[in-house]
Amino acid sequence: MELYAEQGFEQTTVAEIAARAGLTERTFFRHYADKREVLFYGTEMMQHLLVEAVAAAPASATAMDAVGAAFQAAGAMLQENPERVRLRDSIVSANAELRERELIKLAALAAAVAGALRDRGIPEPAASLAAETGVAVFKVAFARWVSEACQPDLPAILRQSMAQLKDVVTDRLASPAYRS
Amino acid sequence: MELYAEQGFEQTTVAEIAARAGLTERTFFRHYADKREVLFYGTEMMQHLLVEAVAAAPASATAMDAVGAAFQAAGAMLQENPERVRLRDSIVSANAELRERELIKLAALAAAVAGALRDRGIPEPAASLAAETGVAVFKVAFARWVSEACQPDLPAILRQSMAQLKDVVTDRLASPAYRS
DNA sequence: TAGCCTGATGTCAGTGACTGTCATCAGTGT
DNA sequence: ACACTGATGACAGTCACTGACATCAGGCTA
Repeated sequence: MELYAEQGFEQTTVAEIAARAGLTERTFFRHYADKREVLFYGTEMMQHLLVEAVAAAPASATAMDAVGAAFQAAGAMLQENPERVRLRDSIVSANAELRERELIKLAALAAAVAGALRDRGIPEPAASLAAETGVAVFKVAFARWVSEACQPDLPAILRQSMAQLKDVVTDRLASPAYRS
Repeated sequence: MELYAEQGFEQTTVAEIAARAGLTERTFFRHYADKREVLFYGTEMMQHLLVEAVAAAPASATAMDAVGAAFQAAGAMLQENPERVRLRDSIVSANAELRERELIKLAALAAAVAGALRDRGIPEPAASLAAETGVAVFKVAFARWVSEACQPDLPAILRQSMAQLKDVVTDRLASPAYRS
């Protein structure tokens, strides 16, 4: 991350990373599938967190309730290190290949959440719809959080975004009140 | 596409593609940014289609109405060549790099749709939420369409999925009726 | 018609990500 | 001591992708 932040992702060679870590290039590739993967180390944990949060939601919760609670938990986790998360985001956002990787990780999260919903008895089209929609809301909320200097809590923005989604979907015309 | 379908994406070298086309490897890269881009030639057209459909929606339409209409139009376009679309999808789905590229193309579509919504006067958080949600629904609907041998029209599945999304989001508990 | 310009292509050399293979070596248990 | 295992180094090789320069066909102008 140091090297990526200093000179950019493309400008950094694996040889440099390996040298900085006191290792061989070959060893780097034994630890990470490719040059990008270094930046996505935490994804597994995030996935576990989401799946467990969906499973832990009260039985009375609807699919979207469970999804909302799960992403709240994920948001709270990210909120713990705002600076680190923002630095990482600035690196990822600056490079197309990294953005691609980020998107497929998010898709994997959505698939995992959909699976967790199915385990709660939510039938299939609904489970995937809820999971994918949850990710969509998360993406928008995260972007706002980052662009607004993390002032409101990420969980707070997530709650707000979830409510806005409900309004947008239920034909209530989006009003200027939704700004910010 | 022939070569990718025959021997797989990874197993196909750019040299082979160039040879089959009677060109040089160098020339290939003058036409396509990279090896994957060949499979995403139609994305620009799709983007125009979506943007124009959003713009063409009646003034009375809500954000989600406009988004729904746009993806209906896109779905209708894909429905014209189901075999070709399915072949392409089987190639893309079989390879992680290609799936990544597909996802970033979808993200670009979402961004374009959000812009079109903003042009309609939809304020920002709502515009992005509607656009991203539209893409989410499209992804789920498309997956179902492909897995179900394209039996129901893609536009029909899209309509149905849109309605299901509404139910899922508005706290109506997803019932087994949503199966299929 | 000769000369010129432009755009597309070929040629070639080079970089860097990633892989397969084998040797080495430290630590661990017997 | 000795075998075994897992992690690492060393090295050669493939392939995607790039930059630089030469070539060449077609069209325009003097």
